[in-house]
Amino acid sequence: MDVGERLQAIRKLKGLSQRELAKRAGVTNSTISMIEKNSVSPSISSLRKVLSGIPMSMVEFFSVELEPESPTQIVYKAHELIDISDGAVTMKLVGKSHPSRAIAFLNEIYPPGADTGEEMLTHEGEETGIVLEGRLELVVGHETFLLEAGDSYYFESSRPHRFRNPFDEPARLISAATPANF
Amino acid sequence: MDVGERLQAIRKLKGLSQRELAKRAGVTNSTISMIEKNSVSPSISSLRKVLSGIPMSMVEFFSVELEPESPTQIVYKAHELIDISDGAVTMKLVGKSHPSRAIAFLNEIYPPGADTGEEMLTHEGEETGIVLEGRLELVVGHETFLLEAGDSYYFESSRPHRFRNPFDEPARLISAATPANF
DNA sequence: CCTGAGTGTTGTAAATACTGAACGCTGTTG
DNA sequence: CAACAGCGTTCAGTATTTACAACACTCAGG
Repeated sequence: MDVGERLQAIRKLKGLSQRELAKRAGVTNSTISMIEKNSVSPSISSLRKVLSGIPMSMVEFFSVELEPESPTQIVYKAHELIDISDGAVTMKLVGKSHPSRAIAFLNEIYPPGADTGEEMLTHEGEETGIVLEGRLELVVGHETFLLEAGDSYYFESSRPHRFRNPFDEPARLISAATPANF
Repeated sequence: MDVGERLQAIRKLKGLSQRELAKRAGVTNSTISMIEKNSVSPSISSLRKVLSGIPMSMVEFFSVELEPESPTQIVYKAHELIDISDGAVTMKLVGKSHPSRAIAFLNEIYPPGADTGEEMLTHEGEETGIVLEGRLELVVGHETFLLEAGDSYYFESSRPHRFRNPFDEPARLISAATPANF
């Protein structure tokens, strides 16, 4: 990932010159020049200063999609879903070839005993889903929930969470998460 | 925004010591120490090196939510889903009470003859979904697709689109769209 | 109590990033 | 053409960050 290229692209998109951005940001134009040429790797504090002149947050800076793209597949037959299974859990992702996918939309099957692991998951974003068949145990923070067919959930992915199927029948789940981390 | 504090919080969440993380990241433990104490502002390249030992992306690092939270409903029984049906199409939304919902996650039923209308839909964002039962016709731009049970789709919502069920049996669909426009 | 392995902190020397003042270039104005 | 104002680049010196090595501390066995 090329910080210099990103900065230059964003700066030009905003119609700023190096000197103009430098002045707004409170750094020198040479700093901008060197960052854009990747002849230095700026410190967090100076990159933040630079971005404040745009203005733009760190998150935005690193998540901006630079180059738009190509014609992509729209409909996926069941067998075309990409399999990103993890351990016992079967997970199939819709929209594999989609550039800059914003949603991770998954068809998941938890066989009896399947578990996302004793260590709780935490990551950015939000996630939601609905159980189609079977039953599933969901732990979020200190709360434990029993999900039955037809039940759904929605929570911030930053809250520690875990999915588990302690029952005898497989559980089938359709889920969506954003941003797409896969 | 406090880089040191974030790093420390994340590192501890992952159960890593400064030395352990340093080794994985290919930096020295003193670097980690000083970053966490905010006695330095690391360069982008070195912060990225550090994060690679977790592993975690820049975007994740800067967007992680450090302090939880508010008590909001997490699990929804089937009858608790909010009904936002539009015409003949039944749509039930997961996560009604969620603050700042990023995903519109819907359980939709298209009875025979149901149609989103002759005028094509266009709006910002992306949408995806999977057909569980029945068959459905999807038009995106100038292309028409036949979706059968198990088939899924993913496209930019800015492309004109339309859903229609010209068949004899109801079609059931789970869909996700972002941003959540409901 | 001592030892060894773990933790985080700190001093110094080497490496890297930043500033300030040049430079060469282009386009505009008188 | 000359003068000017803008552009991005480069260089030398200064400021900051990093590695390496030592330090103090805690905890678990022997």
